[in-house]
Amino acid sequence: MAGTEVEAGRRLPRSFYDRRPDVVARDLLGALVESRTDDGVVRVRLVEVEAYAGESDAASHAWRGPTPRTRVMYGPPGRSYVYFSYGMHWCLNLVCEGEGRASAVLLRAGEVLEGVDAVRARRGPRPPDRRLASGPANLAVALGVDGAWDGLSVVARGSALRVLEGAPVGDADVVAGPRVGITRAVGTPWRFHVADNPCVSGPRRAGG
DNA sequence: TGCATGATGTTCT
DNA sequence: GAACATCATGCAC
Repeated sequence: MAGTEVEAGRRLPRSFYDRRPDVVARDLLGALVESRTDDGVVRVRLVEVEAYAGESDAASHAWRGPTPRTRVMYGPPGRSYVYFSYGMHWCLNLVCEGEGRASAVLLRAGEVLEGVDAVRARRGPRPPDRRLASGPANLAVALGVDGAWDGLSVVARGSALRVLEGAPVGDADVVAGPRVGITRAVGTPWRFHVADNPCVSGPRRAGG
């Protein structure tokens, strides 16, 4: 249920990210992403994510091999990969698996638990609360993340961007389905979201 | 409630 | 030069 009080757990360790991206993605549901900027602390509970496997995944930016843009994805796990989308939007990923494997998890939507004022300052007065961090570009804005945050460690002490353990989401509350906004590898069900959560962007059912 | 569309610029062919 | 891991708006129903 929305409004559940979630205690902030400890930072997720680097080993958490050193696994297959689909496993990391599913386990990130319910985790808390925290950013610190001049505007203050913003904390968001993840409710929607997508996994991208790298060179074996035709929908991944790294499908055709390393490029300057995708360099961070080939590095160690537990770092941010931030890219510029459609000439307007920034999107935030977390790098998975060991060096040489370009897998990552796209953070698509969350529920703002703390720092609503800071988020409103960035998003404006129009969106209702449930939409403040709904959609990958909106989530990035809510957290104050842009290209300058690319390659940042989320597992280092004192980082401006951290991921904290949250209340786990049980399998009964996880919906898996096709990823959003892609044209290749559309059959891979690597989008995961919390069932019946109003902050989820896009389709809310698995099959379609 | 749901779909079509314009805004806008980087990346890679 | 085409494609693109998006969003908000406007209009039809």
